[in-house]
Amino acid sequence: MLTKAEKTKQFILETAVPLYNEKGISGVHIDDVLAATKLTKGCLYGHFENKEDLSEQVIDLALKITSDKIRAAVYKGKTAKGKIFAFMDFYKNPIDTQIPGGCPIFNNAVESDDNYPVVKQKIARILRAGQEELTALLQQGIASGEFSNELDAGVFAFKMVAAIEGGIIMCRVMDTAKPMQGLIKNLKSELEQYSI
Amino acid sequence: MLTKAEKTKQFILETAVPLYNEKGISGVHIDDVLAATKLTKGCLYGHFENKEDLSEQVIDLALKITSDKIRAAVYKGKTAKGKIFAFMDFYKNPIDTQIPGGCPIFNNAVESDDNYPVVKQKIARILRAGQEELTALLQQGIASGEFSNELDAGVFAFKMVAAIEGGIIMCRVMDTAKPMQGLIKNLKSELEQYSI
DNA sequence: TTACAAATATACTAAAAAGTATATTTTAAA
DNA sequence: TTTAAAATATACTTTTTAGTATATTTGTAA
Repeated sequence: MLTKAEKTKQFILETAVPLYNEKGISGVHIDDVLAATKLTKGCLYGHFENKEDLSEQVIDLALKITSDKIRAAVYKGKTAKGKIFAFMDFYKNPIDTQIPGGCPIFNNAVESDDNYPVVKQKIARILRAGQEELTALLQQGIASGEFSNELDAGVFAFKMVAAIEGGIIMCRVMDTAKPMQGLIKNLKSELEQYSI
Repeated sequence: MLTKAEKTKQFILETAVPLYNEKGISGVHIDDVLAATKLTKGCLYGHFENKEDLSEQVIDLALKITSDKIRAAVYKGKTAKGKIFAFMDFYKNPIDTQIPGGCPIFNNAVESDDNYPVVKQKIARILRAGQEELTALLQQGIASGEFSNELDAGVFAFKMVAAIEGGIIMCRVMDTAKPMQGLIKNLKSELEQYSI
């Protein structure tokens, strides 16, 4: 069982996740977190050394939540194609995202690349791992005869993630989920072309 | 001829453009701009009402610089396909971007969508206009017989921009331009499939 | 139930960031 | 050249944000 302190710390982190995802590291202030949690400074600083410590743990949690959900979604697919389609479908709704504020991977990518090297490396690791897993999945599909070997697994994995994540950002700014539907449909039919 | 004040103001804006593009609105402080320009507060506040005023004008300039360069690049293409290829080639190097720090359209998209409604609407307008122009260009290509009418112009325009911009962000975080080359080559060959 | 340690709240200080009043310098028209 | 207005610099104040010292409350093992 969790102690009171562990519960409080977890509560702070979970409450701060959407704040950070919407406002970014530079945009979130300790007072924002205090207001959202209705806790006080003494309490917060009892659980975190300083803002940097808090930020890092909040981002770690946001990334973990996202990774876990993607993995769970993909896992439901039976075949390679099913899993890739499940991955795409995970991003169907770019307006109401799993964590409010869009995809934390890309949000943090944009903010961190010139400013927060530690966060940048976390994101780089996640993106590289994601690319490897998706590429391997597509290659398994080729090996098992599901896809033609004309399919360039690495290129498709990159294109798919880039297009979906870029699409989320565009849809969010333009306040419409419509283009995302067209994009996913198109990416699926692109992959269908390589189906045997 | 520009007056001294006009030159100074322009100098401040131009110096601040890369700062804002790298650090974001929330990440840039007035002192950063003063340090970069070697000017003083009295001078800066003689040209801008406050930080919000400065930020807005800096972002306007960054967006204008980017739009102008894209337009100039696309203009050089002779045919519809040539123009679209020129658009893609414009984004060849995601590490050393035209303005240091990546693409200001997407950087500002990510930061503004939950926090800066005025900036968000500026970006929305630019993205919508861009989509309309690219779609129209592809449709002209269809009308003129350059492309098959199997090509869904709107979907391809969205997919292309989303993939390229998403790809820039991924490449920047992963510190490699490689995947971008593969992506652009792939998008070109995708369009080639519709070439007659 | 008590007492003591852990958790949290209160009330502060310190630092950073924004903004301003005024002095000084520079520009350019007379 | 002179001089008045414009531009810029200096030296401040204010506000915001981060962080801390200490008091109070709460949970739990004895």
